[in-house]
Amino acid sequence: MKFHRIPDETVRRLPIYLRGLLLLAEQGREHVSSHELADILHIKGPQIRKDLSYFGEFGTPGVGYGTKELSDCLRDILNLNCPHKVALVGYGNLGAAILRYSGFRSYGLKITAIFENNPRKIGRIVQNIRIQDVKEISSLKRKKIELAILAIPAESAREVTERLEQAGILGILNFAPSYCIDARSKVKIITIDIGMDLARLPYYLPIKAEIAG
Amino acid sequence: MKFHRIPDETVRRLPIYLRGLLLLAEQGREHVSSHELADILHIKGPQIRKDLSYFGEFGTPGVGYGTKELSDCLRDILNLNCPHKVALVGYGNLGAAILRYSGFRSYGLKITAIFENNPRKIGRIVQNIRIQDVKEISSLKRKKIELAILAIPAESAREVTERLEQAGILGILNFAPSYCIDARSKVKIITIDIGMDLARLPYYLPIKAEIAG
DNA sequence: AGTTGTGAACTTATTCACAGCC
DNA sequence: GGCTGTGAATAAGTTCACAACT
Repeated sequence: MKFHRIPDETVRRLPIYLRGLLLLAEQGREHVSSHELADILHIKGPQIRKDLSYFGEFGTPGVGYGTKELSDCLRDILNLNCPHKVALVGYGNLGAAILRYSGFRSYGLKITAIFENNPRKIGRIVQNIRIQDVKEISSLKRKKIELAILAIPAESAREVTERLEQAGILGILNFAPSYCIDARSKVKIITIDIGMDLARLPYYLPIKAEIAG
Repeated sequence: MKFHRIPDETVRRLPIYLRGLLLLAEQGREHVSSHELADILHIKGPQIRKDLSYFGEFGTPGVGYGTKELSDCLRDILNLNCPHKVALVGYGNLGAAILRYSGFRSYGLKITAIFENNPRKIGRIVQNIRIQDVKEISSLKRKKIELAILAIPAESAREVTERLEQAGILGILNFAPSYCIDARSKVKIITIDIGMDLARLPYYLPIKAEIAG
């Protein structure tokens, strides 16, 4: 295993591998080949092997990968072995949906703080968490929370991001449009832009209007 | 303008350009250069020019692009000029959040049908739409609805996708894990996997556990 | 026989540099 | 002077093919 810069796309796939392996391990499977994992996840076998090869040698020729062993290694690589507290900023429809979404938990990610602008929501307690004023974001520093989910309207995204950086947040999952965020930021920001994803779907519809050349 | 296969990444960026231009047009701007648009959207200028060049020549040297003209062209290219009806499948927390999300509307996309499994929700009326049983998905064919948003648990995703295909749906925005979906499908499927995106964020935290080689 | 790990070939995407136009 | 459109150069990512291992 020589040193290589690790492609972003590889990192993007690692959690997918992890989920597949956890699923298999749950079903009692002890080993899996790259080819079988490929079938399950709709990712090609050589791709999986190459991705893993950037981090080490985890398999046994002729046998495959130990489901338990490899998922442990992936958790190490992804830094998911220690549990992470996550702050949720914005408790509108989307924020509330995210709070109730259980998909994070198996990766050791837990929302433990919520912030809102709306005075009518501040002070309410949801899932045992007291909704705080966004002005109290600076308290995250004390609480050693490093990750945040941004589920707020475009207008306030820039200001809140700056507050989060001030408060020592190091990673943000952002649901606001990406142009709202300061590009010079040191913080790792992953943006999910639901509107943009839906807006490009009609492009692929078979009957398409021709565009004048 | 020679013929080129259009990169997927280019198509992914088109809606971003469109949004930027609509924003500028709203502010009364008549023209914009690729460089200025680049600054706003955090996408490089030459990238924007090349992306657009796959579809035609939309700008004026020395002047830039007409905000109104180019946004019209992009709407044509993306097939967003005629309004599209969208079916929402799954009215849980996420489904409800998506229904209330207004970001689609400016692109002519409107949710006009909702389907659910849960008998307690079927029959309820939300935003003037009557929630129907998923068994009635076949009715979409009559209604000429071609797009769907899938906001349901992993377990039922495969079955529902098959139903949607039967009903003539041609594009799906999918919030279930991608392995749940039949890879051989003819339908264009764009998957948003919130859990996986959050799970890769800790990888980028500066203090990382070393992995044994 | 079956499978991994990986260099090399290939494909896809981005960036540069500049001719040509306003 | 300022800007677009684009071929050529570069970079990034994927796939292949196969030696090495169990």
